[in-house]
Amino acid sequence: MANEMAKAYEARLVEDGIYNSWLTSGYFTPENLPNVTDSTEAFTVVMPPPNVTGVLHLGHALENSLMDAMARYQRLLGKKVLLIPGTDHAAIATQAKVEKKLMSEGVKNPRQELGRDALVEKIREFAEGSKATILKQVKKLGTSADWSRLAYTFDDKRNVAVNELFTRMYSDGLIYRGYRVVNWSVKGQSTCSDDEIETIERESVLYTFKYGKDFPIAISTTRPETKVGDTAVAVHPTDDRYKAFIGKTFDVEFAGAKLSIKIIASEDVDPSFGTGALGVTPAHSAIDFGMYEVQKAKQDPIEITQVIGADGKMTADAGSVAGIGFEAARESIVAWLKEQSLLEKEEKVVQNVGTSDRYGDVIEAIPMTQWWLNVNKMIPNRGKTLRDLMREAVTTGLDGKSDQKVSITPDRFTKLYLDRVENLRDWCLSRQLWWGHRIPAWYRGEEIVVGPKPEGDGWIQDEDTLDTWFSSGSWTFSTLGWPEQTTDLKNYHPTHWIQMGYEILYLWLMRMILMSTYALNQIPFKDAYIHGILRDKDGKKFSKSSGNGIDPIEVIEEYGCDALRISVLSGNTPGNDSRYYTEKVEAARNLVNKLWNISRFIFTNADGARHIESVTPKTLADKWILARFSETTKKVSSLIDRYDFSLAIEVLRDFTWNDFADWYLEIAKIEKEKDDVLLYILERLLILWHPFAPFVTEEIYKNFDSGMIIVAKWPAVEYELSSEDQSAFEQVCSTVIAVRNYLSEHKTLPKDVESITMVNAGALAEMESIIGGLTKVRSIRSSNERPESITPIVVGAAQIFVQLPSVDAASEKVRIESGIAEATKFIAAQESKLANADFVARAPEKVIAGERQKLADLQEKLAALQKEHAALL
RNA sequence: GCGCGCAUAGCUCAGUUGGUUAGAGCGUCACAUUGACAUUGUGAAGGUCUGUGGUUCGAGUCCACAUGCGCGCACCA
Repeated sequence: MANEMAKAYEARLVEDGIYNSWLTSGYFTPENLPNVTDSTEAFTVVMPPPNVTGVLHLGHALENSLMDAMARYQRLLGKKVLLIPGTDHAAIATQAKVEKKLMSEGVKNPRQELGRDALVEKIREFAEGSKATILKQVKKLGTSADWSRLAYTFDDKRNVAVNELFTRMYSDGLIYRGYRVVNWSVKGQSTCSDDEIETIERESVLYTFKYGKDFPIAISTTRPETKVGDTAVAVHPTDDRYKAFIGKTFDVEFAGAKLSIKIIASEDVDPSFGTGALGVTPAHSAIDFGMYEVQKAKQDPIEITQVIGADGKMTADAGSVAGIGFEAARESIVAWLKEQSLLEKEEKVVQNVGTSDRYGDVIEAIPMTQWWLNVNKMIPNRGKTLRDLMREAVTTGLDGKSDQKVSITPDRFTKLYLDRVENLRDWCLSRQLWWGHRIPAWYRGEEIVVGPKPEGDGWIQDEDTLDTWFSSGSWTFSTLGWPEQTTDLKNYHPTHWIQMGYEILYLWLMRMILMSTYALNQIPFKDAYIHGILRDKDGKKFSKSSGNGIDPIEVIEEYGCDALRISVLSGNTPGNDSRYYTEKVEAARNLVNKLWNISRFIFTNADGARHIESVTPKTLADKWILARFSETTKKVSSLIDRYDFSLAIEVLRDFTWNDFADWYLEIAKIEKEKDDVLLYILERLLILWHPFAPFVTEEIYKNFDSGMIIVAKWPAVEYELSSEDQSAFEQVCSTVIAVRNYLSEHKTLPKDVESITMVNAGALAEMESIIGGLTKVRSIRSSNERPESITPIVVGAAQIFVQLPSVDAASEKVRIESGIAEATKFIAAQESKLANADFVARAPEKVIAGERQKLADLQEKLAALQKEHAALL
């Protein structure tokens, strides 16, 4: 068995086989886990469903590493772990992607040329292809997801949930149909929500002009073409320049359009900006539309005139520019203003404009009748609004219940979330797209019915589909069978933990909280871990356009999945971006291989592996390593408990490579008969590594014949080290290091050393053979008599005499003197610290005692060095 | 404009509640090596923790201000 282990770990030869063995075991399904009962604590994680717009990238490798590490850790703790896998139909993103693809293949206008059914079919084909690839990739990443519960945001079950949710919200009066200004993408021919807009900076011209020669007030705008739709001018109510005009209406012919402009007062107008007067275009600005509604409420209405159409062209009401594109219209209007000498000023400004994050074009504000979700309306029988629910969920907990509180890591995102909640506007739900859940609304003449198709003839379903986040918002419970009252829902919801990138905090996290608190009166998850973006080595985002994309599957093929997982998790802290480096993956691969070779060595020596239930330490080194292992177990547990994956890996690496391999395994070669201790630690160390390196640990674990590591038991903390033993072992280590250092300084190989004599060795005396073995010096003894004419190394109270073939007395003097100088410096620092009366009076006893001990040790060392110095002279 | 984050070794980053002479990985330099591992071992060099003030017995850590970089939200008049 032992000699079957290859010299190096070759991930690609074993990973697929291991994943299949997990699938066969059934352990990804929580009900199949050994020893679970109804009362076993559950731990649920939903996978943020990857979009079926394409294949997985490195960011997904980070996501899967995070959530799978968490799931595997919880499983090892004995919990009933459910990780729900799935994919997202990503309505607008996928349709945009397929349309683009079709257009590149020569289909000029896919919607027109193919029609609804054929286009949807094309998108479905594409989506199914991506989905299959994605699911394969998720498996390659080692994700321990329950495939029997695989979900898709656009499958039949999720459609039932979406329709039910929409219908309930409608009958609760939260969803309404309303005529309002929407965000419109001309290119996508659809609305989008406030969250789907990306603002970009661009240069623009701010024009200041008057509507007509007799018009008393000048206004400024960057969008002259919309001014044919102006119906008012707003001024600040206290502005003395314009006060007198408030309430008056001026009729003016502006570029062929007959405008009726009412002067209104609004607190929102900044008197110091431009002319202090604002041309109000209710149809093409959300702010102006707000003024329109305020005026309506005040019973002092202003008109609304739509001058830009959904096709991006000026409407028939646009006067002389009717029918032309808005960009041409702008030029035309500016030319007209110049001709009429109405233009007073032109200045270059930098402005931020919103663009569609999927189609890339500038978003137009256009008034339309759409479906909206009202966040400010009282929910019947709840006495709260959706906004209230979203706020409660992260502050007091729902209805003040602390077990219904979402906590966000890192905490700073809570504040961002809350700011957004307070500024939330009604959510536009309807999209003029074809790929997505069709809105469950039915029309017959004036009648509207929401829900399943009504009885009778002549009902026509709404053409529009739902914002994709409507379905992903219900992900935590739609995947568990809602709206049916399933046992899954009872057992696994609220889910326990979720991870996501900060870029979808508003889009997804917020909506999951909204949906779950509304539909179930439960939070969707208890803990949300927010991670940053994985960037390339130069700190740039991975993207197709920059051509810096890296296929995680290729990395896995070359370095192994475990190496990839470790490399993306180490150095990654909550909420912060991190960089991906090939060197980092190599280092992780080396680490994985180290684990492999440690095992190979132990198995070879122990003649195979066996489970060791408990072990009694025989030597100081045994006591030390067992205690170090216990300490490591404790640390790793608490680090994962607080989502510090990076540090957990560092602690594990440090123990594995430094303590276990470099010290203890080397000692084991000297002390011998350590099979039990080695096997005891190795088996458990593999378990600690399993969440991060599932494949290699499972592969090595096979040797133990203890079943599969995926369902092993997280190690208990069993050993401690007395402080005497601790310092004794530390002294051994410092002695070894000091000797190695000494040899290195004297450019001498250990084999050329005659002997080492330790004088005043104390506890070191018993460790002779270890010190000799670790320094590889062939002869070592402790003695009360110091050898003649050798200057020793001083380690604590002990003097170590290393017999070299030849020694340069002058350099020995320099060595001792620099030692004295260093000790003197630190003693001075210690003394001045302890001489500070305030320090002694106010610092805690423990700190002061520590400082005193430090000083005593230094003084001891200095005395010894000075003695040697005197002897030299 | 409002808000947030980051600034620590050549590079990439750690650094729980303020308490040893500030750490790791990679890289660099020197040395070693036929017994688990060159995907290795040993040793070393390398930092006034962005700056200035403050709080404190004590600050990389807390506070204020400044500088640089990144991001979010508004304002799209």
